Amino acid sequence: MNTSHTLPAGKQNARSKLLDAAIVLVRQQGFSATSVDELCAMADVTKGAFFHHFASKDALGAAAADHWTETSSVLFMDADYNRHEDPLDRYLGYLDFREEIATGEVADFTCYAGTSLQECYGSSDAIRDAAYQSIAGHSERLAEDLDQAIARYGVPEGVTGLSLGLYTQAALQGAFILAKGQGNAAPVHDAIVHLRRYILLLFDREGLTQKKGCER
Amino acid sequence: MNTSHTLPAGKQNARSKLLDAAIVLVRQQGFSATSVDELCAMADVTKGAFFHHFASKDALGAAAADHWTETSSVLFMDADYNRHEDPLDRYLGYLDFREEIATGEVADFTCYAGTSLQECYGSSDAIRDAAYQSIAGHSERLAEDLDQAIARYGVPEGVTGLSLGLYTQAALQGAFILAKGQGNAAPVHDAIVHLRRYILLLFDREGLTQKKGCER
DNA sequence: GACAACATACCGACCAGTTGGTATGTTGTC
DNA sequence: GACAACATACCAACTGGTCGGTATGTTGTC
Repeated sequence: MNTSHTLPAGKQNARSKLLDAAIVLVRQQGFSATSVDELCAMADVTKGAFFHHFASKDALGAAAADHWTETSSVLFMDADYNRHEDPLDRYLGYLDFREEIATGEVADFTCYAGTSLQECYGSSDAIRDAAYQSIAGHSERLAEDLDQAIARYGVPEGVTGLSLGLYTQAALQGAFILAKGQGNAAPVHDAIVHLRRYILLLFDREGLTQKKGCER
Repeated sequence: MNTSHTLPAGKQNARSKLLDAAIVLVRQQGFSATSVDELCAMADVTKGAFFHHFASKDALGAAAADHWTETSSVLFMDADYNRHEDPLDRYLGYLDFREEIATGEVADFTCYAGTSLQECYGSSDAIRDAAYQSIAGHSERLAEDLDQAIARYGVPEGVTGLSLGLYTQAALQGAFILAKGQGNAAPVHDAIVHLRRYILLLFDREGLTQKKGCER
């Protein structure tokens, strides 16, 4: 990673402005439908600057996936739910948090990684790998809490933290697609209700009807 | 050229060849990345034929979503699992069937509707509506079995057949995205294992460790 | 001969990427 | 600390090719 060079430190440089623009535009329009000119216009940089920082449009798409990984990593790392002592509470708090941030415009709460992975998996290895790594890495951090919860409370044979983490991401990514069809976040909230209920049933917790679950 | 002597409804005309080509190419490359020329080449028709049958590329995308709805509707309607007397068995059979057909190349088992909905929701109302209707309609038919199962066996407060049907589709659509990242169908199989376990727990059936569940 | 179902030829807009350049650091040497 | 040598960051103009779409011609069928 060569992100931190010699920047004036006060202003945002062309590279990071382009990455931010990519996150916004690709979530709105998709990767192919977003032109380099459009990206430059939103970032307020020239085309020359674009190709100075990125070898190709694909290279920007992959770099933006890494950028997405970093920013969302910070977002979730700093969130309050991590302060729960109980690992199961941390997972349930994660679901609550995801529900909270799923508001407003669809393009503002959907996932850059999921969108570009869906669209570019066949045409760009770099984008596919970076986007999948974003989702897989996120699942792995979820899996840590889930494995601790499994160790503490037990769970039916064959259930692993990583499998549950990936399944959680799958349900959320699919809910984002439904949200795009409906034009609102309702499918995301519905999916999280089901995910929460699944986890509570799996861990044999009967907080079934309450929304927050596990308040101890 | 080919068998265009017999147009009257019996042979494959340009329109349906283009629809078939769209299903294949859009699943491989996405909608924007697939050009009209490419579609015509695969369908072995000319550009004039394309714009004779479709007012625009978007119109083809929407028509292909309807075409997808029809073909997949037939696929699932004719499948054996519908012959189960028990509605819960029909749902579980549906999951088994989805697992069975998730093999081979990723582009061959993923969903045209989910792919184009994810990509085109912001740029084409016609594609968005047709693609969402494809998924929502499929969920509604699932919901019929689930509502019957709920009526027969009961389920925790607030759980509806439609909500479960949509959640099932969300989990599958998300699993398709993960499959595109991994390059194989493993995430689809994993997601179905979790879906099956959720349903069995929800309906208080302890067929937890068996794969098929509910064999009666 | 009317009409649907194509085919051919072509258009202007837009596309990703290139070019040749400037302005502003940074670094090593004396 | 002066200065050459080099590196980085960015710019405006341009290019060759591709895009979705159109205008018009041809052909088989009723």
